[in-house]
Amino acid sequence: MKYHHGNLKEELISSACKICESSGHDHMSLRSIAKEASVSQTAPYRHFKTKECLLAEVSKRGFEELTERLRAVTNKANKATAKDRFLEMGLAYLEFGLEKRKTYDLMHSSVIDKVEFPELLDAATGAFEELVKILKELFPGISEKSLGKKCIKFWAMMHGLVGLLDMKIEPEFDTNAGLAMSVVKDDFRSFLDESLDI
Amino acid sequence: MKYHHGNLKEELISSACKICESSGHDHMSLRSIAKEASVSQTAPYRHFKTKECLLAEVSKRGFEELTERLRAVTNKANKATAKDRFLEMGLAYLEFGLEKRKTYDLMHSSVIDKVEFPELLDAATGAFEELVKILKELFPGISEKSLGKKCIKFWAMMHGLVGLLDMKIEPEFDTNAGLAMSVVKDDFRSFLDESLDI
DNA sequence: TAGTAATGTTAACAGCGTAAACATAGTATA
DNA sequence: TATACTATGTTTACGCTGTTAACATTACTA
Repeated sequence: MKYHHGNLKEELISSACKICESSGHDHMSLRSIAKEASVSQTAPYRHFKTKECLLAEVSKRGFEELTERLRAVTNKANKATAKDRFLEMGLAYLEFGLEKRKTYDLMHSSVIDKVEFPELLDAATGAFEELVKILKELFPGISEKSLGKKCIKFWAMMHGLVGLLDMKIEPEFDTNAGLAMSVVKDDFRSFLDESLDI
Repeated sequence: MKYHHGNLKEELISSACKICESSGHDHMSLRSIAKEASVSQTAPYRHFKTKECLLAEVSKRGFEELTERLRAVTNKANKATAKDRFLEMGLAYLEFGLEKRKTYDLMHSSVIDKVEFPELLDAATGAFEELVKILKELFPGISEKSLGKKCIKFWAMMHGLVGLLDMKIEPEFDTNAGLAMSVVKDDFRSFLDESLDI
């Protein structure tokens, strides 16, 4: 058993990512993470000033993974039309949000004060920019103002859907109407197509 | 100093609402709330089985206030066109989300397992139904399926905007383009008008 | 090789949610 | 009215938490 771990910071972060996704960030303790790395309970303090700093790192990785997934769609430029890629990007966003629901929660939660972690904002902006890219392709020569509106519209819709699809709020439509959510879930692609005046 | 408080449950809830909105639900302790009510630190346990139960109550009140605000718009039937009321409802939703940001966070956070608090889902559904009402007015005779889609589209957009407007993510548009968020903020009404194919 | 910085440990603190045992007050029943 | 019961409060205690301070070990650098 050597005194120095050698790669503790990295291991703490990846442990934190795992625990965050499995149990939720509010059920994650520094001590349990330290224990998982077979290290004393205060060892993390050599690498993170506070617990919040570790959570910020987890959140950042979340945004980075989201960015990667979106970029993978952007990069298919030769294989699909701009519109197809646009729809796919919507799907990719939604999939990330629902697959990594708890991490997604952390990324958008107020436990981390984003003002104190500018690198977090950078990471989030990175994801946003993939979206900007594809909309620019779809609308060559579009004014910056219109582009901005379309971006926000798209992102707000995606972010909102992640929340709603998870919440399972079912309004009382007529009994024979089926559920609003399932309408969307069944064919998200066409829903998205109809929803945005692309 | 009398032994029995008389109205403790209600006072605990309203204290919790205040603390939640000022400090955020994650910085709210049962003990501090008890202290604020000049009562022993375990007294709340006579009224709430766990802390989560108290938080659920706070969340429920949030949904109820949101519902009231939306209903206030719905009820203006004589004074404004359906479309005007629709736009106002969007504004009302957004205002609530931004004014009561921390409470809004709790309402959509995963710390409360909504499956265990069906009355919370009911409260949320109440708000949703105000939205359904106004869309039904706007589209008399619309199919339930189309109505469902429009509802979700509207709500997702609103929910997403609350998150985005608060996050202040600013993509790198051309330098002379101004900021995407301010574009929306400056004239939210026309943004909403353009965004939803009403 | 000596000194210093980086990275680990141990011990201790106050604050937290919660449970158990007990105290008091209000209410229903005989 | 006296008595039992229930609701609602307190005290004490437990284990867990984030965090700090003091100390130990290793790695790096002059």
